[in-house]
This record gives sequence, C-alpha cells and structure tokens, in this order.
Amino acid sequence: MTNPLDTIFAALADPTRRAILGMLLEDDMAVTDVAEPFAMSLAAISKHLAVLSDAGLISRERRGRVIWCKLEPDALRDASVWMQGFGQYAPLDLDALERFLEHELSDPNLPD
Amino acid sequence: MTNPLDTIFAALADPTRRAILGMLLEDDMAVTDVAEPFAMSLAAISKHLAVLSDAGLISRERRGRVIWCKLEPDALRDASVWMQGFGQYAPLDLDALERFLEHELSDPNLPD
DNA sequence: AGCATATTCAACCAAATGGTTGACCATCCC
DNA sequence: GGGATGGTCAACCATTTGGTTGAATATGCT
Repeated sequence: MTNPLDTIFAALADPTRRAILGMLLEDDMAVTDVAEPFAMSLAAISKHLAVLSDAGLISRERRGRVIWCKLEPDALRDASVWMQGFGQYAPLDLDALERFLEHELSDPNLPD
Repeated sequence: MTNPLDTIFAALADPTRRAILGMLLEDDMAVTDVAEPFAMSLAAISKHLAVLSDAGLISRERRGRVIWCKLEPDALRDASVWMQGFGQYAPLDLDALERFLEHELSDPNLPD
C-alpha cells in the first residue's frame, strides 16, 4: 500500500546510507567492510543495510559466513524518472555530476 | 552541517509532499487551494509546505493575505544529478517518464 | 569439540516526524 | 471597528528513526 518511492527516497535521505551506496558503486562488499570506515556500531550499519535492502537499492547474498552487499541501481531509476517530471534541466549533466561525485562520494560522512 | 541532499530526499519521501509537488507542477497555488484535496488539516499541509520550502523545492510568496506556492525545480537537479552517478540506465527515458506521470502525478495520494 | 569471525536480534533510548486541536496574527471588506 | 478569510504557531500525541549494548545465531578453522 505504501508507494515504493516513499521507501526509496527515505533510504536516500540519510548521509550514511548514501555513503554506503557510493562505496558499493565501486565494488561489492561484505557487511564488516562496509562498516569499517564509519564511527558507529556494526549493528547500526546492519540496520542501514536493511533499510537499503528494503528499498531495493541493494541486495544481500550470504556466501559462507560473510554476506555480500551489491548495488541494485534499478531501484534508483524509478526515483530518477519520477524526478525528471519536474525538470526543465538537462537530464544528463556530466559536469555537474562530476562536481557532485567529488563532493558527495569521495567526501562522504566518513570519520577522519 | 547537514547535507542539502538529506533535506531534499527526506522531503521527497512523503507521498503527500510529492503529490503537492505534482500539483504545483501545473501552476502556482495558494496554501488553502493546495490543502483542499487532502483529507488532513490546513495546519498539516502548512507543515508539509514548510518542509518543502526548507528543502528548497518550493518558494512561498505572500501577496495580500494569500501565500502563493511555487515549484523550484532547481533543487531537484542536485538530487537528480547525484542519482545519475548510479545509473547504468538511460537517463532520459521518456516512455517510462510518461508511465510514471500517469501513475504518480495524475493519481497522487489524494482522497476520493 | 571448541574457539574465533560475521552478522543479526532484542531491548532500550533520545530525537525527529506527521498528525491533531485551539489560539493567534494579518488582511480584506462592509 | 468588526467580522470573515488565509495561514501560522504552540502544545500535545503516537509512531518512526537512528543509535546504543548485550545476547544469540551461523559459519569456518584447527
């Protein structure tokens, strides 16, 4: 009954979760490795991963005793398409993208 | 200190607020008129508009005793650009856009 | 079997969210 | 001035959120 976009946008509203997505953009990761750079408990990261998973933004696959997290960019397409309804802007602005990736993905809310 | 994307995505996570954005896409509206189709108090809508305004997604201008709400699509560009970093998908899919506009904007979470 | 590693679960907590109602300003009109 | 209209403010409430800690579960290693 709740719209998938509710869940997707809510998942994206947290800087820790966006940082996680940025990390997974480079490669699949185990939960422990995802948690490593953050200044919070493993359980907290596990919850964040559950939120991302519920939103369909990532998938988790157990292999042995480690659970591998994988980015699922398809879920973002829905949200992106929805937002394009409001755009008088160029939908593919690579320069702006690059600036944002620097500010967002290479400078996530990670501890020093 | 908090990232603008936090606020923008959080604002988009609520179906009422997305419906409001969809309404404002057609034309600027007074607060009372925005509230009219929803089954909740004017004060609640006023709060939603404040959230959207804080996120930069709309602006409000008082003219006489009525406050006009106006869509500010620029704020969405930032979020859209951020999301494009995750896309192996076509960033401008007009067919999908059209389908979404039908499901989302012409069928928002409005009461019957 | 026994221990270490990987991850989640459960209970708890503080703060934020989304709604309500009633009082309060501001503006227009007579 | 006085009344109706447009909107916000303040206090309150229930639920959700984002974090904690400690216990539990599952797998791998020797």
